[in-house]
Amino acid sequence: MKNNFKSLGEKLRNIREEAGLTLKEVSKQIIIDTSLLAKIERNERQPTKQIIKQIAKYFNIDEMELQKDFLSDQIAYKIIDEEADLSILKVAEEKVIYLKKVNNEKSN
Amino acid sequence: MKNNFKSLGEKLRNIREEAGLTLKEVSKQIIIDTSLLAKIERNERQPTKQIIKQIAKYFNIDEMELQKDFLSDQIAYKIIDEEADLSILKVAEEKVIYLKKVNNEKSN
DNA sequence: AATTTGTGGACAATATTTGTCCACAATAAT
DNA sequence: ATTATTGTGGACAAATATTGTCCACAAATT
Repeated sequence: MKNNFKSLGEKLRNIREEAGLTLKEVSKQIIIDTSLLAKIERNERQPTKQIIKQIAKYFNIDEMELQKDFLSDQIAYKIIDEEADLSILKVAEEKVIYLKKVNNEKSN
Repeated sequence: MKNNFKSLGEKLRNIREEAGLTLKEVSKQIIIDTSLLAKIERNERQPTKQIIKQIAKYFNIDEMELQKDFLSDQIAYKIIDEEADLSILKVAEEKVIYLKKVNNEKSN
């Protein structure tokens, strides 16, 4: 069970620590405030796509995977914030399928 | 298969039309701009919680259910906008479970 | 003890989203 | 056919939410 971290922030922190780097060192390279990077690692700020890109590049990891982690994080936090039931996700899934179908039909 | 509409806007529009009311009539009662209500029904604007509340009250429908529809809509549109895979939802689910567990442990 | 590393909060800067206004198109009523 | 009603769409203002910065401080390391 390697690299199976449960939130984007935790994952990023782990990657950095594995590399034996400090917040200061990384933030300097990525050209963001040290405090901001710290907040991102603590899930207190959401990274922008640009920041994700830079992090992926810097650590030489797959950008798409990170972007996906980012998105699933956002959804997870939304559910938690709203104190919503997990069944919401199933409903959302059905809506995606429906809305995509409707859109396809429109563009034909 | 009754009232099984696929987006919040469509649902709201249907409810209104079933009641034989115009945008103007409803928006006047709910005290929002007619154009805004129209946009909400076309999923071009997201209703606020307050608006959902007023709509639920006005049409005498369950507010919680509407709020849930709202949330699942938001998630669905996020997936579509980002052109993400549906598998993201499964990942999000796992994160919710994990994050809740972690939070519980913290508060003990 | 001094330096480094990370945290936390207040607030400024920026971005996103809602909500308004108005002109217009489509439909229905006279 | 003309007029009135109903809904649409876009530009923009207003409000809200989010990121990002600065700085003081706490915790850990040297």
